Amino acid sequence: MRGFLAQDPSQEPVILFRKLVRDKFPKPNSFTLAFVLKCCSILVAFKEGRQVHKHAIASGLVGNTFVQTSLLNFYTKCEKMELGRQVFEEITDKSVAAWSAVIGGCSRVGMVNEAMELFREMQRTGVKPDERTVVSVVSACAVSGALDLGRWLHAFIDKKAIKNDLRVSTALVNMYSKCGCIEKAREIFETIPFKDAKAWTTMIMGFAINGLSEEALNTFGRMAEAGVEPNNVTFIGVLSACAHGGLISEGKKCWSGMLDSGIEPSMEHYGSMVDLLCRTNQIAEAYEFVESMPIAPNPAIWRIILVCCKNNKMMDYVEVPAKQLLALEPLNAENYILLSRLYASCSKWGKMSDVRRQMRDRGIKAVPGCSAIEIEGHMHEFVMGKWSHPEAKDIREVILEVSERVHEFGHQPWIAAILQNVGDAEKQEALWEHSERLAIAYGLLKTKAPVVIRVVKNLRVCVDCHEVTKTISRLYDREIVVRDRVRFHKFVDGACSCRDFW
DNA sequence: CTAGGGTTAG
Repeated sequence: MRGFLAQDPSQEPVILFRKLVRDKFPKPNSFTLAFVLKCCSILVAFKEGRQVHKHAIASGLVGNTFVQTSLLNFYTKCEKMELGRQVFEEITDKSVAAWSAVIGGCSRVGMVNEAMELFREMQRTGVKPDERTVVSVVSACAVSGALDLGRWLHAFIDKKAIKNDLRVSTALVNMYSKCGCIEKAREIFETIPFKDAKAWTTMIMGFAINGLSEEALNTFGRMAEAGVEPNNVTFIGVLSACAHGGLISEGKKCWSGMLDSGIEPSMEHYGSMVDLLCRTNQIAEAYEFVESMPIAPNPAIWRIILVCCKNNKMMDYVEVPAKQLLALEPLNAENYILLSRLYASCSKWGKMSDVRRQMRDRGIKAVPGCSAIEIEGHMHEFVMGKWSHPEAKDIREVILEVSERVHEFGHQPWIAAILQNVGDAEKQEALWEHSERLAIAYGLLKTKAPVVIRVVKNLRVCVDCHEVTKTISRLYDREIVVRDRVRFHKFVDGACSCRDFW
């Protein structure tokens, strides 16, 4: 089993374990279980791992510390946090590995407050974090965009003399990039003496999501000069940098370079390429590219095509993608909303109401927009239209004041962004309940200039929020950084770093 | 003789 684990991921250890159990001889010991559980976590084989857990209970091996940590890691890799926590609570003498595993689990599913709390509790109980622990907790900050916590951890690493090895540095580069501090990310990156493919890729990704496409390409060039082989993920970074920057010929060059180096394009690569063609409005070529793909396009690719049709108010390439999309994902609200807006943009009102009716009949509810802001080391979440925050009353007052000033300034609300069947006044009000505005209002309430207001959002920003945020940055003389699902927007003095291209 | 936790993804 150990031999198979040292090679590419495979089912073999699980198959061997089954045979061992069937033969009833020899009896598996804690080493055996650790190996087979490792295999289950790599494969995310939930059912198989559960069987092993049962076996561990029956054989009494469940009390072994290695078996426990292996089980814990297995559940967190399957994103079964409740089951993982159960195993964790049962461990009497929690090792640094156990703490790291549970913190890493929280981090992967974006539970940053929980990850931080566990990190503090770990130290309270006298267990010293090591490199692997801090990588997990720094990564939690990256996922959620918690810059202050990330900075605190960076200082902690320096102070506690935790070895700033390649992986710790890479995690810090990633954290600063994902928090919009690209210069800090670059600074740390440059101090890494021997950069591996992951470090290079992380830096390239960082430049890409921060809108520095040329820097991403430069870094890719330096990586080649350094003789580090790019991998499939590197190309996702480079291609998405080209897409965000509208760098069409560079993107095509990267694509053929990738094929030359023998990397087989995955769905993500095709997606980036379609994105690149669509952002530069080459819809015909994009559609042709999709038709030539050797694998069946996934919903994300069809959505890119349809967004492009919507932006160009064009019906020529809608039929097949629309049909495919609803066939592949009949329960995803995002698809119905996109199609409805697309038909509206082309004034196909009949088709628009068809889609809306379909959505209603199937009882599909839209995923609400959700934005978070970090205040005093805690992430505060805001959901569109929800006023459940303890300080909701104060936030509402800020919103009222801001909306008045923004409208006085001459802002025309983009009510086309609202689909509901309500009057224009209600539509305007609904816009002011968009989650990022609640988060920004909370930032205005709790912080003062020159503190940057940093917001992380689960969806993309809408046109109206983008305009309003530009205006707020000027009227209130505040720098506002919004990380949306795909990239950063840095608003300073009435303008955005994306130059209105996102 | 062999075992547990780590970073990148449209």
